Amino acid sequence: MIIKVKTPVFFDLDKTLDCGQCFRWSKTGNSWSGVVNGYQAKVQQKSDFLEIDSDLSDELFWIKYFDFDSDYEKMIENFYDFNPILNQATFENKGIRILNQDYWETLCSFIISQNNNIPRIKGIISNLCKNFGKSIKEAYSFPSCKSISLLSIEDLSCIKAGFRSKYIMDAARRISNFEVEFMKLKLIKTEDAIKILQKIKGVGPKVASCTLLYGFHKFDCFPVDTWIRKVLDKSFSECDYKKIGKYMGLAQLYLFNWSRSHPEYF
DNA sequence: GCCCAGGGTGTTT
DNA sequence: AAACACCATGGG
Repeated sequence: MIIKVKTPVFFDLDKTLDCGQCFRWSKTGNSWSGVVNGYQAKVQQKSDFLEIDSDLSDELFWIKYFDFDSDYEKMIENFYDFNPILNQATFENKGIRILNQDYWETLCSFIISQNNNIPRIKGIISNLCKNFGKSIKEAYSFPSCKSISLLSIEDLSCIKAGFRSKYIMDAARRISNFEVEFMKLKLIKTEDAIKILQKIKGVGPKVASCTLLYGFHKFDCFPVDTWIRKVLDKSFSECDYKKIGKYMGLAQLYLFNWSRSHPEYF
């Protein structure tokens, strides 16, 4: 079933799906294919709307998924005056929306992301879905936390995640037995949520922050990875980024993409 | 062959 | 608390 969803003024589908926040979308021709909440979807950006071909045909779901209801102009209003680099990063990347992705998929994805590169992260996640997800038409769903928790580490060797496999298992087990109260994280302060997530082996401040920012929509997280580290070292005084305010996570995503697209600066 | 990738853990100073 | 080796794997 094909539906049309009206898009906000500043929205760039290409940037949104290729900015490092998600790993299961791929572009062929003009359209993006992916799997969201167990449903296949093909999405194309038109003049002022998205054309979405999916069995998941609830318009409100997609408005939420692409975060079209949030007021990005208000969130970024102080980005332009903060710092010349953030100014440029915002100007070039303001078409990005922070998606509302599945909590568990986001946590797993960013556990896999550690000390890894984006093409390989996508490959490992693809292996995980092919081997342990449910078959849906020509694709596979993301395996549930429960189903992973019932596996052994040897079972996961086929996904080629290396040393990260034991971290995925630890996350699945601690969440399944409620040692980590995953669903509560949405309701509590970011600072506390980061501490709880770090009870999982292989989850440190960066993976926890990415999970909360890209999964739980906590915009006051500011994950510091190798790319952001370079930006901070060159263009910010230490911890200055905290003054950006409660939407600093959005600034972080702009800066991350700016640093990747401007190697000449470093 | 080497270096690095959206880091984190465990051990040693 | 700061520095360091180590972790698996594959792309550049």
